[in-house]
Amino acid sequence: MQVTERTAPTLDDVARAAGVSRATASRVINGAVPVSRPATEAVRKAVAMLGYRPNVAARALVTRRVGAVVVLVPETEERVFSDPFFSRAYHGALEAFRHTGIHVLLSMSHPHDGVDPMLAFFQSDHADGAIVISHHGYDFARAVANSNRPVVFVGNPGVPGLAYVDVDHARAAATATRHLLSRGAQTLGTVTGPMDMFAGVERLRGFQQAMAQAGRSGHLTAEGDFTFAGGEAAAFDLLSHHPEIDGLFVASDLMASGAIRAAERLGRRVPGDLMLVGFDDSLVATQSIPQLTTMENRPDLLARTAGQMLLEKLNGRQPESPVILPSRLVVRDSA
Amino acid sequence: MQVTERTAPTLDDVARAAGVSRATASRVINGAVPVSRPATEAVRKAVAMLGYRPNVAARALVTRRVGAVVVLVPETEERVFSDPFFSRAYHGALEAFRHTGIHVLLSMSHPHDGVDPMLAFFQSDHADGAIVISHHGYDFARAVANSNRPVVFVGNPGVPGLAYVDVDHARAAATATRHLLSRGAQTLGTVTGPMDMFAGVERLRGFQQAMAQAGRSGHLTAEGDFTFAGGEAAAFDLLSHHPEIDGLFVASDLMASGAIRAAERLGRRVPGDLMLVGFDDSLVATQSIPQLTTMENRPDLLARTAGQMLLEKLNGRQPESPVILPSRLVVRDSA
DNA sequence: ATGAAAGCGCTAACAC
DNA sequence: GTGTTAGCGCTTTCAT
Repeated sequence: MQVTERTAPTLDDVARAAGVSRATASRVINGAVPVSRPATEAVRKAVAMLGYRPNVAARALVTRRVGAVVVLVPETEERVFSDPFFSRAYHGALEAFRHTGIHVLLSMSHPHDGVDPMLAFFQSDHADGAIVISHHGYDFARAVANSNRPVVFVGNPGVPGLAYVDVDHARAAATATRHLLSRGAQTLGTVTGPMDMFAGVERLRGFQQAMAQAGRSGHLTAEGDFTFAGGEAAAFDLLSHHPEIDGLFVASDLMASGAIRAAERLGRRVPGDLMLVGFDDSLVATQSIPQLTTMENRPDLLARTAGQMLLEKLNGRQPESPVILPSRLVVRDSA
Repeated sequence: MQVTERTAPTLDDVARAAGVSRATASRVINGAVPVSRPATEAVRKAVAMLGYRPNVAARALVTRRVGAVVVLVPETEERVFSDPFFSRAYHGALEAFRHTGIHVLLSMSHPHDGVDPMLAFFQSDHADGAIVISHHGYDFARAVANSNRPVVFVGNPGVPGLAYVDVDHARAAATATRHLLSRGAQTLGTVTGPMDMFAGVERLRGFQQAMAQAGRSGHLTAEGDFTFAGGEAAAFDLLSHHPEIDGLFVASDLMASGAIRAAERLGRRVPGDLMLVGFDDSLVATQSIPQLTTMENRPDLLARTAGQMLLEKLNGRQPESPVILPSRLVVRDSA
């Protein structure tokens, strides 16, 4: 009674079974190079019979390709799982690599360990390239970019020379602002995102630009942090000090929904006493009461585009960068 | 002006720079084997100076270890991201591998492509082992188990011989049932999970067992599907036909919260007219009104335990299996 | 179109 | 404690 060796079949086994050389077997398996019909069929048959699977480590050693890319999200898994932005983005990344045979891994940071393990993973040749989805973290962006592997960012990483995809925050904010004006709002204010984030700064800039163009002043601002609570607090503050405000551009839907609560606490009705435009067109936009008029923001499209760019880079081409996606106004009930 | 070669430094470069052999350099880098102080320091210095990083492909080729495990979730990414069970489980898996130097990847299925890419990924040596989190899918369990790599399941996979971690569904259900009885409920019913799922069947069994032990009949049952809507429908049906029911064991919190709605529609108050015990102690348990009395279920613990078992397997040991975790009653307002 | 042979970067006997 | 050597399984020139 002999113990069956449980060693996986190698390319050598396949070649032998097919009666060809290892080189020919390799050619059949990888396509591309022309191989004669009989040889091709013999190899295919041998592969099927032996249940052969190429050893990716051996292959990677020579091709320097592992056949996988990674979506790096320098946020704790708790945030990644709770914020729909990331899941939608991951979905988009997946789309970009469908039918390419390239796996799309997902890596987020551990609450205690921070981003180091993510970096280590990426720098250790586990992936051929990365899509980084981050709203902040310049250091991380730099570190990732230094890996000498192709990387594309979703959202302006704030580091010159890096490829990225983003929406035109300023333009979108201006559109939102003009919508409020066209609806007859007399005094506009804005609840901004954090001023240390690109998106926060740009959305404010767009608001102020549109106001200036309309001959108005855009000085009524309060800084939020993109959370519900932060939005509520900022809006409450702004509206308390400036009860004359009848139109508010809020730089995210979540904050806008907090702003609705603030307005309620101050006895003001939306949109009757106060018109509101949010940003993101996320789920809360349709869940809040009233439903939010907002600027569309498509994380799936952003990530899909980033994926396509990454694919180009992997193929040795240099995609245009940055790619700036348009954002359209979605009119609902809040303005 | 010469172009700087951008080839990553190899172990050879390190060895040369340190004035030792490649083998010694390797020993220093991997620890374990004793190396003299001077040699150790020379190598460390060389590594730092050159920015050397081991090539995982080359290493994997000889060690047959890639330094990563994968959490396989045969559900669409949409479900994975929206159901807190999975995020909590992933968190637990991460915990198990902290400080081991082993990366924990996450792989879910694409809505269009199904589970094949996941399988392909795992079977192609991208990971040394897997934790499978699935509530169903015997075929998938079999396929994964056939990969000849260590695998541990979270939840009984229903295939004999496979290692898994689970809660004692029947025991927990019995505890829930006895709680209802001890609170004075006279006529008990249960809304079950799907009968093609292990958890569904077992929780029903526990209910009936406890009823039998108390000399009661456990025939008042209605099958749900673990969703809110399914729970509401099943409860509505059961309560309409059997208005005498004053105690209900509902096999998941989500369904229990649906059952509350059903009770409301029938003009019955919880817990006044109807006592309710759920299962999972998930977020909805505290969000529903009234808050749910429920059986604890800890996906993070399940996955962490599975991770520890996987780690043992990777180290050549055979962990006890199955591991059945206890579940305790969490008393809140619904019973 | 095909085979022989070199070598990717690393670890693990094995000798000393 | 250290160096030498032999591969791990694969792709890829280079001949033919």
